[in-house]
Amino acid sequence: MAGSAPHTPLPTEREISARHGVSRNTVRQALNALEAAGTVYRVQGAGTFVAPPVVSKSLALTSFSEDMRERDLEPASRLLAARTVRAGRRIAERLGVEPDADVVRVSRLRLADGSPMCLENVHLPAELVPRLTEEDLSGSLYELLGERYGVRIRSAEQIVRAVDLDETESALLGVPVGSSGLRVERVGLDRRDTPVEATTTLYRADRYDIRFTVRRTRS
Amino acid sequence: MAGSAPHTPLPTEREISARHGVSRNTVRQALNALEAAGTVYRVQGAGTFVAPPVVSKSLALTSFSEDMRERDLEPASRLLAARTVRAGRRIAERLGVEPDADVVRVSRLRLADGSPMCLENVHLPAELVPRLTEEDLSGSLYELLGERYGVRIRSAEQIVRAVDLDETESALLGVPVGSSGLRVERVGLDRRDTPVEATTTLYRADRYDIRFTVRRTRS
DNA sequence: CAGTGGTCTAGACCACCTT
DNA sequence: AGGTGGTCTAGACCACTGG
Repeated sequence: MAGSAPHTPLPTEREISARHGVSRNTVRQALNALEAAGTVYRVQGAGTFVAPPVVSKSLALTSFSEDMRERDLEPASRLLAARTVRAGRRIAERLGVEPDADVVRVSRLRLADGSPMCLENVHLPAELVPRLTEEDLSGSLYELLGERYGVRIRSAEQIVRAVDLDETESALLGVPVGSSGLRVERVGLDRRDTPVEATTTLYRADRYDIRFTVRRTRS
Repeated sequence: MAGSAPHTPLPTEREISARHGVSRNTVRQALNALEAAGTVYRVQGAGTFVAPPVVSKSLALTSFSEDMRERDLEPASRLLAARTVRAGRRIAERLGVEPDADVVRVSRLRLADGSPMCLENVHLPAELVPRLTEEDLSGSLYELLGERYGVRIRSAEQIVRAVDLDETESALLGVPVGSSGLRVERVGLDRRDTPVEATTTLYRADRYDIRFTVRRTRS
């Protein structure tokens, strides 16, 4: 069951394998997944054990909506702007397109339980998402991209920084001028590791944190 | 070679397997590691390909010294304080000990290329590291823990927040009062997922960022 | 030293992409 | 339809833990 006491040993891999009529390799693959999820830990020569509860799962790529629901907050969205513009040098570099290429920019204020959580600025190559600005942009952009345009984001590179919010940002987020915020720059990649989305998100420092587990890589 | 053009296909798994006289499973395991490191990507039914260069590797647990060297900065350290104190409620909770248990606290100002990068506050259960305060604390604490006490940190849970620096913090870090900083709270775990270290690190926002790759978990 | 997880082999079938 | 990566089987040996 899910609620076993921490450090309780699981049956050995050979036992699970025999009892369920699957090969040991298959058992190992399943245990690998549980280990990556932080559910169990393994000690060579000793066994596999139930892991103590953790505050943070290993970091996965999630949409704002998924992220908020995991925090037991109700996500919502207010569209600020959606139009096609020239990419410019910085966005072009992140998306791997020419600086004078057209990109669609979608700016949204995102709310959690009715009050501001972050400012989100998404850039997409225009040729990838024709007539996106005419779509309903109040919900999940990732879902819209997948269902309407067949664009599926499989991984993302992120850069996290602390910043001082300017006047406009503070006003929109409803915090005092000069407050600090968490800025996340993301480049979303498709299954071929090609950039399809460049997003900058500015979170309120007083409402948001990032939690994750890191492991030592064996040399 | 390391420098093949992005999207160049690798030989098929069966071919690598045959050519090197190893089983296909072994080849797959090696490719899994390369994929996790962001060196290659795979498309089912199509092949394995050289991945485009990335700004960010997948996040691993590193010491300050390793982290700085990866950024081409020279790490250094100034010891501010090292003494044994009562854990207190918050530290006790993070370390999983009693609130009145003894913990060793080591405060250090950490420098990169000679100027302040972050303030680091490490807490360790006192019984785990007898006479730690008498050791040389100017270098890598992780190495000292491993070699002197046999304490090896294998993974860590981290919480990242943006904060406003107070007067003391600003002064030590050499930035204007009211500047924002990046606060990383870490709990280091041993191979049995037992807490052995609680560290709070306060980074200068103007010199530090966190970069990492995230992937979508298949449901 | 017995038993555990870690690695490897040789082979099979499935799911998916491409032509 | 043919070839790719994804998953699985059944069995072997190695590296490590712990009494």
